[in-house]
Amino acid sequence: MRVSKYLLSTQKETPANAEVISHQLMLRAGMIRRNASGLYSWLPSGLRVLRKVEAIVREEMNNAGAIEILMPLVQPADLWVETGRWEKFGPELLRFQDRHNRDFVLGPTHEEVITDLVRKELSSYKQLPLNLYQVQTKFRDEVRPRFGVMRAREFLMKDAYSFHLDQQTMDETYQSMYTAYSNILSRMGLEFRPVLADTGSIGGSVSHEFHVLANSGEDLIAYSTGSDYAANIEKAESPMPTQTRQAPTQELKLVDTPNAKTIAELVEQFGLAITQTVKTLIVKGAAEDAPLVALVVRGDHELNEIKADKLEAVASPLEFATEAEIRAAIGAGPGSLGPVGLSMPIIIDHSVAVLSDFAAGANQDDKHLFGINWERDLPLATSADIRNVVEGEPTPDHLGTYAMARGIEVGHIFQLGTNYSKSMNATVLDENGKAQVLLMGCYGVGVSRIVAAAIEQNHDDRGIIWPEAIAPFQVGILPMNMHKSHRVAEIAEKLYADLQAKGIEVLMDDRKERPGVMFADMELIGLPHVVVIGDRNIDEGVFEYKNRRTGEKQNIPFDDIIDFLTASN
RNA sequence: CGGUGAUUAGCGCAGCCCGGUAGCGCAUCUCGUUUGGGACGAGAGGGUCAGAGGUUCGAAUCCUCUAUCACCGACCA
Repeated sequence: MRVSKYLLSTQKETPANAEVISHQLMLRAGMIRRNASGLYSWLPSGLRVLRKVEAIVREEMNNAGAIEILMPLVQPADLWVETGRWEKFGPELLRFQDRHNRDFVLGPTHEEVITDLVRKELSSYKQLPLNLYQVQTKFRDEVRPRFGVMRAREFLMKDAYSFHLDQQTMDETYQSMYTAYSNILSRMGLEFRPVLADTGSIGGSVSHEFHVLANSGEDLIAYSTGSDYAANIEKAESPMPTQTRQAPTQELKLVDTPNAKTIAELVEQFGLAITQTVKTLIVKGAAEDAPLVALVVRGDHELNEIKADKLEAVASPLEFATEAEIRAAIGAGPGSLGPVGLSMPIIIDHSVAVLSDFAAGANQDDKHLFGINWERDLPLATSADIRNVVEGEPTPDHLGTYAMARGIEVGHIFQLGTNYSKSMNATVLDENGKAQVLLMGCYGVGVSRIVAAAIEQNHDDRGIIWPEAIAPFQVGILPMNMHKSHRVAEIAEKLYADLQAKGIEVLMDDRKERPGVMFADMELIGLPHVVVIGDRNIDEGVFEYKNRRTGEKQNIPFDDIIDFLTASN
C-alpha cells in the first residue's frame, strides 16, 4: 500500500476525550473514529489489525475442532422470555419492536439463539460433542462506555458454544478452549494470565478469565507467588486463619468516639491496631423475616460483594441498606455499627471469628465498644469467606502468597451445565433412546478489546509498537526525498514491488513530506520494521533498517534485505 | 442512575465575568523556497458559537429548558 492512496488519518494532538493510552493512540494513529457514545467506526489501519486478530482467533478455534457458523445480531424476544433473561437481563439488553410490534433484542450474547438452533438440529448423542462458534458484533447498552473500544457498546466478539451429554467430553472441550485461548494470546505476543473467575449473570460452575496484564486494566487479579493459582479478586479465596481465638484479656468498655466515623479515624484517635477493629455493613436480606443482614469484616479488609451476594441470607442482587433503613432498624448511623446486641442475622468473615479483644461500633451514635470477645459479649456468629484477599497472605493451596496485578479481560470460558438447555428443553436421545438434556460450555473472546489491550501493553511515547502477528503492515518503506531523487524513487519502487511479490504487507510513504513527518507517522502507527532509503545510503549499496521495538538500526546490503525481512517476520 | 465539569472551524483551545455580530495554534488548499526527525514565507477556504425558548435596539456572552460528551461513584458475561 502506498500512503498516497491510503487513508492514514494520523493526528498530532491527543483528543481531549480519550483517557487511556490505547484509546488516545488508536485515535491519533487513525484506527478508529467515534460516532456516538460507545460506537466506533474502524478506519483502514484499525480494521487491518482487527481482521488479523480475528484471523488468529479463527485459526486457533478451527485447530481446536470448533466449527464456524453465523447467527443474527437481532434476536426475537420469545427466546429470551424462555430462559427468563428477558426479565433478568436489565437495561443492558437493548430492546425494540419491529413494524408488527413484535419484541426483539440486539444480541448482547447468543446462548438463547444457539440453544434454539441446536435443539432443532441435534437429535442424537452420536452428533456430540459439538463446538460451534461465530465472530459477530455484540451490542450491550453499557451504563458507562469508556476507554474507546475497550468498553464499547457495540463490539466484535468470538463466541463459541459446546454441547455434550457427559462431563468427560465437557471437560475435554473446556480444556481445548483453555489451550486455544492461551495459543491465541501467545501468538499475538501478549503477556496474559488465565484466572479462576466468577460466572456472573451467564451462570454455570467452572469458569476462567483470560487477562492481558496492563496497569490500566479494570480488573484486579490475585495470583500466587508459588504456584499457578490465579483468580479474579471477585473469586480469589481467602485463606482460613491458622491462629485460634485467644482468651479475653480486656473488659468490654463503652467509649465515646464523637469524631470517629470511619475505621481510619478510630484507629488514629485511639491508637488501636486496625486488625483489632471490625466494620459492620448492613445489606438487604433474602428472607421476609430478616429484611436486613449484617456483614462483618476486619477493619483492614474489604467486603467482596460477589461473595456476599452468594450468601443464602443475603438478597441477590446485593443491595446495601440506606442510612434511613439502618437508623430505623438500629437507631444509629452507619459510622457507629457493630455486632454486639444487633437483632438481625450476622455473618462474619472467617478472619473476624478468630479475633479477641476487638473494637466495633456500639449501635449508638458516637460510641464504640472496645474489648469485645465472642461467646462472652455475644454469641459467635456464622462465619464465611466474604472479603477480598489482600497481598501477602497465603493462597488456598498454601504454595505461595497472594500478589496483585491489573488485567484487561479479553477472554472468558464457562461450563454452563444445563442452565440454558434445561429451560429451553434442548435434548438429544442417548444410547438407550431416552431424551437427555444437553450440557453446555460457552467461550468468548473480545476481538476488538484485544486490539486495545495489545496497545496498552505495547507502546512508547512515540506511539504504538505492534506485535508482529497483528501489525497492520509488516514493513514500512520511508524513501527520503523520492520526489527529488530519481535513484531513491527507483530503488524504493523496486523494493516495494519485491516485498509485495514475497507476500509481505508493506506500507510505502510516497508522500511529498519532509522526513520528520514521515518518521513521526511511521512510529505512531507502529509498524514493526522500517526501511529507510536515502541518497546517503545508496552510495554504499545498503538500506537502513530500523526495528520499531528495539529502536536498533542496522545497514543491510540491497541484496540481503528480502531475506533479512523474511527472516525477521 | 447520582455527583462534577464541558459543548465555539477537522483537532487542541481563547473569547463569556463586563452584550455591539468570532479569534489563535495545528490540520486543509494555492504558489515559492526547503528536504535524514513533526520546515519557512506569501496567500486562501472553512463556524446556525450543541439545540430550543426568553431578556434586549442588539446575545457565543445574561436567563430557562433540552440534547450530547467526559470524569468520579453506583453498575457491569
